[in-house]
Amino acid sequence: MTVSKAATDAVKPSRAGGKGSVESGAESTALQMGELAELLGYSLKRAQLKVFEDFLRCVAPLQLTPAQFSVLLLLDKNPGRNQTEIANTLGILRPNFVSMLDALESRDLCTRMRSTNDRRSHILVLTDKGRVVLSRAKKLVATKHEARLNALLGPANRVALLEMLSKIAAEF
Amino acid sequence: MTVSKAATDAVKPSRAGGKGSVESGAESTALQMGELAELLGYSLKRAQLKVFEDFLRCVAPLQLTPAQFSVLLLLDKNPGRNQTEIANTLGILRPNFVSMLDALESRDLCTRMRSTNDRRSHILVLTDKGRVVLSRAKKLVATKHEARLNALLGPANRVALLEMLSKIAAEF
DNA sequence: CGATATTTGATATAATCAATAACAATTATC
DNA sequence: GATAATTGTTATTGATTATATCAAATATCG
Repeated sequence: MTVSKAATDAVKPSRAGGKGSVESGAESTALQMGELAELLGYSLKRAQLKVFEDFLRCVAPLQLTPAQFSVLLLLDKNPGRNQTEIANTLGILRPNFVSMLDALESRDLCTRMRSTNDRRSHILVLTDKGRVVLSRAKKLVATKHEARLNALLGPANRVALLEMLSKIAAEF
Repeated sequence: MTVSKAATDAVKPSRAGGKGSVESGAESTALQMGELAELLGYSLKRAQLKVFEDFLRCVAPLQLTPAQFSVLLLLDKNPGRNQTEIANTLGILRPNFVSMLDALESRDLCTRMRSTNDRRSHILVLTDKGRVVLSRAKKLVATKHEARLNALLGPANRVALLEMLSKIAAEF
């Protein structure tokens, strides 16, 4: 018998929390989050899901995921790079990056070009369409997505938040 | 022809960034992150992965994932709840929660008990072992995991970060 | 009361994401 | 020139997330 005493007791009505909670009918009381509210990782994950969700909504007209958007951004700012370099800086494993690129290339947003230096590697290039889509995506992200975060947190807090997250991502 | 002019040009040595970068040998320069550094969702995701990684390291002796830890925490703070209630407050879908519980129960960390009120539902109960493991896990999390975050950010910043993340998770 | 609808836990299954091993072609190293 | 390392790729696995469906039990409502 490893089950605790309380556990072995007939699990009766006790419903909402041990302390005198007034239960009128069927609606159960909100659960106590306890130390969960203090767990940074928990809030981090919850917030991340919400933010990605909103990103998808805002950029839905262009059918871009956060990961795809980040690839297009990197390609634009870093011409002449190959798959390994782009994948590495995004934390994407090379094998998984292949199908990502296939998808982007099939939509004519970027192109793989064999390098003349190293015929093993593919230089990644944004197409004209890719540049247009990226430009539109940036606008949507700025005016809808980040704007909403700004409204919720205030500009100063948003910057402070970003700095702390970057610090964690870089130094933790 | 949808490929841009620059793209159609022979993709020559150009390697690291367009601007006069001094390339001595094989080592390529760090990529420009561009607007990526301003994207909250990006840093959020990166930070979240780092934090979870550290959590796993710190709690490795107890073999608990963040999700499992959150379940144990909730069970401890909310006795008498059933699977649906616990799963819902954690954002876990009921079907996926079944195997999670199977794992915890097989390790004798918690138990499903048929409710006497509603014989459909399983009241979830922490076992004694579950309580011990949870207690140890809390200690590890506090003294190793959260302590490290405190050291990196400073206590005040850590609290500020937590508040903003909770706000996003709740109101965004 | 009794027919119908809803809820609960569970199963099966699909889709996505992440991770490892291995391979051919190419390049680097010694 | 033989060997090692790199690049893109395929195959495969595991983990996570999601939907549909089911039997048992309960709730609802005529």
